[in-house]
Amino acid sequence: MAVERRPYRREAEDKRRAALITATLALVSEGGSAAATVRAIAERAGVTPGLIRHYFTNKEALLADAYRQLMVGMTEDSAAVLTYAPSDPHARLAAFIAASLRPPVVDGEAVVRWASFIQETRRNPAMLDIHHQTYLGFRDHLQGLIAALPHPREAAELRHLAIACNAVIDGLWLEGSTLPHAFVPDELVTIGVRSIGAMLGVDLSYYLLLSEPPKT
Amino acid sequence: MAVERRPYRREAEDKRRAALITATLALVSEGGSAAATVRAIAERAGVTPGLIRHYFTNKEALLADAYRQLMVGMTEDSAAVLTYAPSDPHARLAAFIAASLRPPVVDGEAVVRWASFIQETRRNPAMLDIHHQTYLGFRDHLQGLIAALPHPREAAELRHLAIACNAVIDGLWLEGSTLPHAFVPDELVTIGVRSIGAMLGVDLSYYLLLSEPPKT
DNA sequence: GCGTCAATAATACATCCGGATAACAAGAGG
DNA sequence: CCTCTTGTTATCCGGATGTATTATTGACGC
Repeated sequence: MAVERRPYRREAEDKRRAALITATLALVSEGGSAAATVRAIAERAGVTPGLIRHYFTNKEALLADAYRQLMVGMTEDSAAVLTYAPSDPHARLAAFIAASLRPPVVDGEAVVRWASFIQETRRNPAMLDIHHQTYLGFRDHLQGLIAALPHPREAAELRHLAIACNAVIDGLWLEGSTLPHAFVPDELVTIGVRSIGAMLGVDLSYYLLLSEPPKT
Repeated sequence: MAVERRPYRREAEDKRRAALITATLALVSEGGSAAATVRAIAERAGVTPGLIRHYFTNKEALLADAYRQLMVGMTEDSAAVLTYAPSDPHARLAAFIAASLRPPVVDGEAVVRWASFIQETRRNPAMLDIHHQTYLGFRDHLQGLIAALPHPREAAELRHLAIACNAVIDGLWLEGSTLPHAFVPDELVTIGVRSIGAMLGVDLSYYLLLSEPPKT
């Protein structure tokens, strides 16, 4: 009596790897790092557990790839708002800040994903490297927006301002994501734009309104 | 043939619970939440695994107690400097900011502990409550320091300023803890004091020097 | 159509996990 | 010195975990 074997389709390597990474991130979002077991990932991706070790040397390598994709995607999402933002540098900065402090960037699942992987950066140098690269990527982006303002600044001051503005965004993102009910809608956007404006010596509130997409 | 049984001493409940919590936090610091198994915790605390369920209803309860102790301790570390800080409100605020952006508050292991527990706050309401309480505790502390400045502010503005200053501290703490080599010593303190000063409309740099403990 | 080989499934394994229960003994009270 | 409470250890359980190995089968080249 022949055992009945689960039917399957052969897929391109890219598709399979992407599906496994997507499944990993989804499980981490829902249940933290503990939920991302090889069996759960495989089930979510619609394959059997053994396949994971066919595409990744081990689970750690899968997690590293997932982390990179997560962080690169987050930076791309932040940069996306600038595509259609006004050309005025004040408005562009305000739009960038606002986008970083609203859903979908501010999100409870996002902070769980982020926290899950941050744990790994201490013992895994590759993970720390991903963290470092993506952090600098975001901060450099912000620094570029600050440098575009009509206000001459020295390089050292620019660096300090970028670190500080990045910290404001990170801190507000963190608080809004972990305590969604502690703030009224767009309260963090108001605080973020106002605070960063004060640090830079400009009032961005007007430009925030300017950069808002028209309400339907 | 009698089985040889491990010798032991009876301890007070407080001691045992404290030892188990300490062991839990140490293991989480070193290896993330995955390292804090009941067996590892017991071994670190010098007892056998079964004892954990004698003092805590389950592992989850132990983790909750450990989380509360961790967060309360971090706030106390920041507030401890106020005991011997000058009476000038500017100096007190500067000292509080500086203490929050220096070791032992800024620490790679601390951020691993923090990230490990944050994961739990989404599915465990008790953990979310601890997070909420300790977050508000720290923020209220900061708000009190801001309110003590000789500058009249309305309640709503005070709240916004406290949220913003807290975000600066959180963000810089995060960056300094995860990327210790990305900043020169005390760079984060300088940035934090300068940024928060700008947000509050005061120059705290002078008061930071004033509040510094004498170098040996 | 038909081999052929790699993609995929299936199974096995050693280890670890959190929790339950029962046996034991340490130390206080008499 | 004895007894009793209970803190503590020892043992067991069902299940989950990451990984290694083997068997099968889908799809492509000819």
